[in-house]
Amino acid sequence: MTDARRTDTRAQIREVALELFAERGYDGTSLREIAERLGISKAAVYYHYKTKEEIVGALFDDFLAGVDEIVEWAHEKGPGPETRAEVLRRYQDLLTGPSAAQVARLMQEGQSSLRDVAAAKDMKTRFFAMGRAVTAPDASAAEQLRMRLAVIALHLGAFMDQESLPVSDEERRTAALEVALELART
Amino acid sequence: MTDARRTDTRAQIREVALELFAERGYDGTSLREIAERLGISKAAVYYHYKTKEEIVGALFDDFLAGVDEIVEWAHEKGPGPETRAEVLRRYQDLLTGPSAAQVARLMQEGQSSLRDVAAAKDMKTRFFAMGRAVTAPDASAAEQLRMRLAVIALHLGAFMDQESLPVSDEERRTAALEVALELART
DNA sequence: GTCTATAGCTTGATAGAC
DNA sequence: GTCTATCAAGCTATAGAC
Repeated sequence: MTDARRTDTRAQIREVALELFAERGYDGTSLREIAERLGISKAAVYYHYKTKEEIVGALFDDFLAGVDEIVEWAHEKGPGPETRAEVLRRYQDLLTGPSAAQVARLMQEGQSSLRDVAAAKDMKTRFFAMGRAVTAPDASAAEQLRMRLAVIALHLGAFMDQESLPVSDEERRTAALEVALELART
Repeated sequence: MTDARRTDTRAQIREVALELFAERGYDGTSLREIAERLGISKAAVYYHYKTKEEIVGALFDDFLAGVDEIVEWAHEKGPGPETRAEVLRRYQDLLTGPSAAQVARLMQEGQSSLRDVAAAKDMKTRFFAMGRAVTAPDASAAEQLRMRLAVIALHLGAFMDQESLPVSDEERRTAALEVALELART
């Protein structure tokens, strides 16, 4: 196959953009930086994506579809502790995907800089839906908060850095799931 | 007292800046917006604060001092579940201060946009210190993660919006402390 | 202490050649 | 598909009048 080296620019743009967005934030990353790191010009980037927002939108899309699957499953199963536990396990699987951890990082700390990015609003909606699907309609504030924290626990397990929690990636993920499941028990 | 209306510009700048930073992020807020909302010029803002970073630094200072007090107390007491619980109670008290919740919001989602703001690094250091002070040196990853999540729980209790958790402010704070203390128990 | 004016730079995005 | 050149708009920050 002559196209072993076939990594088209479009994909490379997404790759580099995600890396920079996760690291320096959406606002903190310019198209110039993305282009520079790829050794192409800004205009070349604009050939592949009409706007900066379209890039981040593309980044969210796969992840969004994954969350949707989980929410759908949860809806069929109905609320309860077992549903919560299984949702969290599946969500951690989703986070284990190649670039999902970086997407999670971008989401987690980007509520302000992504405030007028349409895809980010969609994401927020999905997480609401996930919360509602796994807790009873009359759930207490503490119950709802626990589920939300469980999700954050998994996020931290996925992207927290060595400095903040000096253990192996594997160990960190395991601990995150453990704590998340504790939170989902009640 | 003729100076009942004495709220000097410097303080007003801090007030408005915090409001906007918390709402739209640090990068997402320009000095023009701050000046405009105060009915003064950008140059007037620069008279009071040399740089934008100095403003956010001033915002962090009071809060930082509050955290320092807590860390110092925790250090004297030594690690353990009771220390963790009391630290969290004191931290929530700190968060109940007039503008502390907004500072917390700014910190929470600003790791990327504040990446080269010196005061933010100081803050991160303090939170590390707090974690180390309340958990044993050989604490498991899960234990460390629980303490970190407990702090986040209090943050969410302080600034989460009505839409995300539709209960009263009082109820939300109470629930947050409840969950935080659960996390600190083990 | 606040203003106007402006320097100097970066940004997101476009036009048009190759 | 990528380039150079350019745009208008926005930014932080400064100079100097009042």
